Amino acid sequence: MEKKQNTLYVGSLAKGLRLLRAFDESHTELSLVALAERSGLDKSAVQRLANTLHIEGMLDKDPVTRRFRPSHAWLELAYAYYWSDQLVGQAIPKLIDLSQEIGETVNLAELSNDHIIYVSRLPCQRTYFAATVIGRRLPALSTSAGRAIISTFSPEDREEAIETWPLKSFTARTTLDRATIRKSIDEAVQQGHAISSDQMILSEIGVACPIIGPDGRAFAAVQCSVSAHTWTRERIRAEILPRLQDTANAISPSSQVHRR
Amino acid sequence: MEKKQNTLYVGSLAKGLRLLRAFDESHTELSLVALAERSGLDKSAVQRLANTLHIEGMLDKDPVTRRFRPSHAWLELAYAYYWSDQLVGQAIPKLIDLSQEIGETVNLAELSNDHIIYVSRLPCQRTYFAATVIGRRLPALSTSAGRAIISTFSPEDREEAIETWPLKSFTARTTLDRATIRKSIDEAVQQGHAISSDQMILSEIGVACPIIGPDGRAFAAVQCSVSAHTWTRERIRAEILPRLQDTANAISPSSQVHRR
DNA sequence: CGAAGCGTATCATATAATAATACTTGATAT
DNA sequence: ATATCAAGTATTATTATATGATACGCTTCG
Repeated sequence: MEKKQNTLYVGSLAKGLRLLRAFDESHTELSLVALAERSGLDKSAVQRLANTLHIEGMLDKDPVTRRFRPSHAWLELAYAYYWSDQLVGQAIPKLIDLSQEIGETVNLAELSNDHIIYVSRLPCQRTYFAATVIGRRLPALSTSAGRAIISTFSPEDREEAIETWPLKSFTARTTLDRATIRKSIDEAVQQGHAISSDQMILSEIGVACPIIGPDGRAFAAVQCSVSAHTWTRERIRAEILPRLQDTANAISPSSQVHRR
Repeated sequence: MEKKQNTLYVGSLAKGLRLLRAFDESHTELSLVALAERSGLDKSAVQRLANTLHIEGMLDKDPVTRRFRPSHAWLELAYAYYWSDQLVGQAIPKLIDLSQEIGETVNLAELSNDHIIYVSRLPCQRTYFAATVIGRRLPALSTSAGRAIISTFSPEDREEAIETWPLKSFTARTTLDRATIRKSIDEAVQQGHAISSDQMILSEIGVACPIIGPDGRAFAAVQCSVSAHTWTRERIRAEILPRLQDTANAISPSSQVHRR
């Protein structure tokens, strides 16, 4: 077994967690050997660990296919998370109001290292499934929310983010050129909000305003996704942006103290 | 150490999970000793396990207070869960439509042993925070969704649920009398839907229609929560129920095959 | 019918987790 | 200032505990 830190690092626990993380959008049900492959552990280890997770209610096991699946406990963890995140409690009522006002999908995104993660989503019309699911993690540089957040950084941090944070192609038009992204973020610095198109899915436009912390630096953003078929950037700026901005400001009066 | 099952049960992993479960709505941030108390483990064990969880990104650690908190990884688990639950994918677009039509809060609840768990929530106006958070687990007998689900059971199973499933008081008016609950469920059997008032919070009315599986038994329900200040049961039946029912039916054509 | 793939069970071995103890730090009170 | 206490951190000897190789049995498929 690879030794990580010593003596205060419990390898078995870490291995169990790897099993949990083996599940994702394209691996929703895993057999014993599939788990072994995806986690890099041998069959015996997986047998014991998966069994433990099953007994403890963290994995459901299909009695006929013998395959494992995430259990409801995974949602209970999310429940606990929500109570621990002050920002969500602050934001939710305001996001609901916003979503009602503009009648479009509204999201709350938080910075998670060099990615953003959608923490709260209020879908207002049919979108693709992934856009309705909380917990989605995307490269910050490729999202309007991420760019809005980065735009509040000091010039040095901004530059570092632009140069080093990861990129990944999602659509044929996902921007992979860092110079183009820099331009987009520079605009966000000027205007206080970020707009992006076709990054995660085609014909989708995202607008985001940063939620600014007491130190002037954002760690979250309010974001709105609309269809390019019914909206232009001009109309978004005219009709959505003012309210989006108000909402973001209302969530982040610099008087409030946030952690994280 | 308490011995549970042997040889294919990894105790350290189970203990680590207990640490995760120590967090809930009223314990959002825990110090080392607080974790020890809540998990029943000794300080040394908690030290090692919590550290491992921290290193693996499952717990955030406040650098100044040294307290642990759920990390974003908890939301990523929820994300994986959603992809694994076929029902959610089926239901979401229909729930969005429903919520737009009736302009009230719509929920998807699944049966989880003798509880129900809110899997998907579309809040439409300000409600108390807990009502907007997914993953909330409530005694099935005390919720309209639970009662709607139980109403699809065979008479024997129904009776067993009514007699043995747990109850807990949430408001001064939470029904703790099983005879009253039986009456409510009997009505649901007749009418195909369940209505309840003041169970989780005062002045709240819940309506739910079961999502019926191919075997005629429900394992989930579409639920709608409204304020008793603006709605009466009659108006709910007239204006909300038909659409709620349609939605539940649309999600559960007996031709479809669901698991879980 | 045989082979392959997968889940399950068993077991000797030493690794890796344990729990007791002691040290460090920071806050509160005297 | 100094003492006291509680909480976090580090260390260590001990042995329980997790390990992974092996073998068995059940389906599935050609």
